[in-house]
Amino acid sequence: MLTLPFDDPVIMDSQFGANFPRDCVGEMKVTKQEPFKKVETLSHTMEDEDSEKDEDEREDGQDENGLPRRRGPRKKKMTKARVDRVVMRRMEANTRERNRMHGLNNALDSLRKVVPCYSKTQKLSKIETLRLAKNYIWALSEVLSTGKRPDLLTFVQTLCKGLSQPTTNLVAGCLQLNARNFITDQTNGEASFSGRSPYESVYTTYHSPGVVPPSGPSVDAVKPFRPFNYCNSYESFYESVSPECGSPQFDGLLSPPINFNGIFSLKHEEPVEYGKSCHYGTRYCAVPPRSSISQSARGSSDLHFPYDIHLRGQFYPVQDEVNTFHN
DNA sequence: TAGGCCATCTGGTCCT
DNA sequence: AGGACCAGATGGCCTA
Repeated sequence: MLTLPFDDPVIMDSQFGANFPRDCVGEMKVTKQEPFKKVETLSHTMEDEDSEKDEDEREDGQDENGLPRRRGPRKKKMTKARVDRVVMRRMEANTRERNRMHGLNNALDSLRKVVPCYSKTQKLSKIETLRLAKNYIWALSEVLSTGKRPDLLTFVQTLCKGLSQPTTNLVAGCLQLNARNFITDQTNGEASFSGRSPYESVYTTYHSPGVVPPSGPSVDAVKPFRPFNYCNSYESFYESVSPECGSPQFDGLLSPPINFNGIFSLKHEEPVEYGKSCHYGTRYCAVPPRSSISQSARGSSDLHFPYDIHLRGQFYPVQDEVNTFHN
């Protein structure tokens, strides 16, 4: 790449050899605001060359910079038509590069809409989108490989690994956790937790099967959290009615009303149409068919799939609930 | 004002 | 030869 100073033709020549357009040395430092100015300068430079003595006609064995002329194929004469062609190709290449980057950005926008935290107003940066997507894939893979539902805290912690503090706050907010409970460990970039989560404070008797509850200060050691109100959080954050508010009030040992479907339902835009996008289903191809899941769930109380897992067109009821709400 | 993020231009490299 | 891809450079915009 061009990391060397352009105004040092000796270095540039030794580094880039015959491939580097020596005619352009001194004209290469252009700003974004003057692309066409540069093109004009290039044209003039080359036109001037045409009118001057051609390089091939030099008799002193040196080029225009006083350096020994290179061996190898001699440069073609830069005619006006040739210059115009070079300029045109450069402009076309710029257009292609712009379109390519736009395509890349569109793909990133698509990715932003399927990761757990999406907001039109507070868009994730490119790097944060990629990091969150990686963590999300990792978290879902863990769910599938273990067949167990992690507690929300673990899930969020996995999502927030390596993310910046603002993004961590955003993700935590999207997942209805109190962001103040997350302290980013600057040494390893992982979000650590201190204090009780609202999740835990409300559902103290709930433990994910096989998952050790997050360790933290004892119940007596901390001030009790204000009862976590999922609906209020949702409505204040998204200024719309929570899909959970229409449900009967949670009153006991059932699974918490927060399920990971909420991740998808907490978006400004319409949810992804999973049924139409079969490529999402392929992510779960390792999951046994629904019938076998039901059988194993009957035999083992460990296996719960509250997530919006679908198998190539097959939906689980909880996804239907979300779709019903959005429809 | 510094730093982060982004869009764009650009030349080099690889591949068809 | 030409297109795709990549990475460096640069300047604009925004925010803390």
